[in-house]
Amino acid sequence: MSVDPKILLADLLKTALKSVAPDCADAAIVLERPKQASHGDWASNLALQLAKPLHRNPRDLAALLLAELPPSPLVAKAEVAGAGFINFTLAAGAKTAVVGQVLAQGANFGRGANQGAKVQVEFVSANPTGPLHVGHGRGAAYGASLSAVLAFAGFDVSREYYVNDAGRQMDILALSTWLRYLALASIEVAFPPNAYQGDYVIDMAREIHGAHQGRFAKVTVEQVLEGTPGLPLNERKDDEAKEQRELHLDALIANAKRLLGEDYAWVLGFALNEQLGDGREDLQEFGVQFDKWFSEKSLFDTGLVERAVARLEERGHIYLQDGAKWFRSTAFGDEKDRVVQRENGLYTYFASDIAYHLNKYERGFDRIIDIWGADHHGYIPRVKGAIAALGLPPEKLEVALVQFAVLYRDGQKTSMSTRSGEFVTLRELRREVGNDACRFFYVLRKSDQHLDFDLDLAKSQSNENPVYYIQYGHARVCSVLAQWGGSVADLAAADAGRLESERELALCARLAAFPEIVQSAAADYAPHQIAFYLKDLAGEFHGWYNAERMLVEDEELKFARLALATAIRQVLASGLALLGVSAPASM
RNA sequence: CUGCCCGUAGCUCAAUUGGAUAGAGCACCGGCCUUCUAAGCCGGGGGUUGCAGGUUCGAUUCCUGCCGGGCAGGCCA
Repeated sequence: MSVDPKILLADLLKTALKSVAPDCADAAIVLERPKQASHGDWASNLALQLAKPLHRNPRDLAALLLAELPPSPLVAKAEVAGAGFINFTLAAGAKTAVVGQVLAQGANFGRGANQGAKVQVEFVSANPTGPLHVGHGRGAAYGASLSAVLAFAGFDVSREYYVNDAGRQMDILALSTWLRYLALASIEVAFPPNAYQGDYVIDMAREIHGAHQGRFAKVTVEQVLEGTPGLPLNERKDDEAKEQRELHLDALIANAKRLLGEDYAWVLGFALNEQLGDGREDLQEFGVQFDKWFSEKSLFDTGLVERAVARLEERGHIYLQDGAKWFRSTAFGDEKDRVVQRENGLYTYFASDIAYHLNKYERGFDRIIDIWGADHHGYIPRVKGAIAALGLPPEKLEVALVQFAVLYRDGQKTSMSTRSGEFVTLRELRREVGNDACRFFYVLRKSDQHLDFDLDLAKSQSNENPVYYIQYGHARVCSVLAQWGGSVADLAAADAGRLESERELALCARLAAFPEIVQSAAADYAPHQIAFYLKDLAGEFHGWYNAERMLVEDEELKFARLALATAIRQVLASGLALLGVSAPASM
């Protein structure tokens, strides 16, 4: 088993530090991989950090440290550079050892030691009121990749989807479906503009009309519209008109419940199952899986919502005003207090969310990660406030915000709205771009950055698409190995010491960095770091591939190069797997 | 109006969390296929990191103020 050079160097520096400045012996020793090759394999800014407290010139201090540095066979060179950096160049053998490690560990190379911490990642959690659109797609890709990275880094990860199966949106979906059904039965009621317009609602209505129409009692247009305030003209966009449309919708829902009786729950359940099933299938095809689908409705059924509010009440954080129950979130840093139970007795969405988070804490996770759309950022203080008010540690909850993905078609923004039905669905995007490119594109930038998704570029047989660049590297290694015809298992015996060129040593250093990248991506919740790493690794591989032949006469050298190529293939495959992208053997 | 996020090459984005000469891809220009896949490689041009100050050995990164863009401010979810 070889020594981790980073740990070794830190030890050497510590020893030197003890003798140069015993008072500062406990200073943190930071080692980083320099961007520039001429700066060696590892660099420390220790002298720069200590220059001030010790009142010494940083370069002199670095020279002193260097003089006291114990020798090591793994270090080929150590020198003072720049303002006072200490740069280390490793012996070639210390660099090439990674090849053997990768081959020995296979898919486990880069896997972090078990951290012994349970982490829950909740993501997507879209209302099951229609197909997933491209915005959900980004949350799905990010959440899935982040979960994979965390799991690989050594956490015990639980992936969860919160199903909003309670509340008004579900009623609107049920109503929309029923109205479409009535239209098929020649009962023509004007379809409200604020109901769900999408064709998928008509599809559900068709299915009901074809298979279940016998079960409903006959109704008339007058009965459906009874007591509704009527609809304002479509042109009117003022608040009053909007308000009236909502009232109209609520009246229709009330009528639907009355006229359908027990069948209302059946229609709602039918629509919910259809949409949830559709979303589940969509995500499955996208390579996104969940360990648990958590029902919002269950929070009410088990009385947890009441219990959560009662607990806040007991702790003195609830007051009554205008007939409603308010949570005093201003006492916890929110900008205003929030209603948890309305004047009409119904709990708000916020109330069930408090209950949901109480439940998360009761399940004993060490860390809870919520992935939300960036438009929810104002929601964070009240949720954290509620957690604190419940007497729970709010720092266990971390919210990762995902900015919206903006689609561009013909250089124009494409507008999205579930209700108007004009959105581009995730399924449509996947079909046009392909799952691999889709997953990769989504995580190619930091989650909190806006994502411009150029449809035309992504759709245009995508030579520009970086995912192919990485996959191509993987396929190339497969191709060479196939032509060689030998057994990969035999490569474990290769003498990696035969790798001597600058490109080969750089590739070894790149491979050795993979475990660090995994840890960094996990710590920062930034799977894009994996994507960028893979681009760099693939780039260096392609350069090497074009510069050198692997299948050379010299058997020993051939084995060494094939071993390196196989190690590269392994890390490319491992990294792509974390991103949910396939690693094809041929392209 | 208030709060949060963002501003880096023509375009889309990185930059090891305060490090050394700010890097990639696309686009543009010039080379490389009778030898392991040209979805590739090699070379070239391109920057006052929005502006102005401040903090220090050192700032794209931290602080302040402007300018510009996005989002949020429901007894909706």
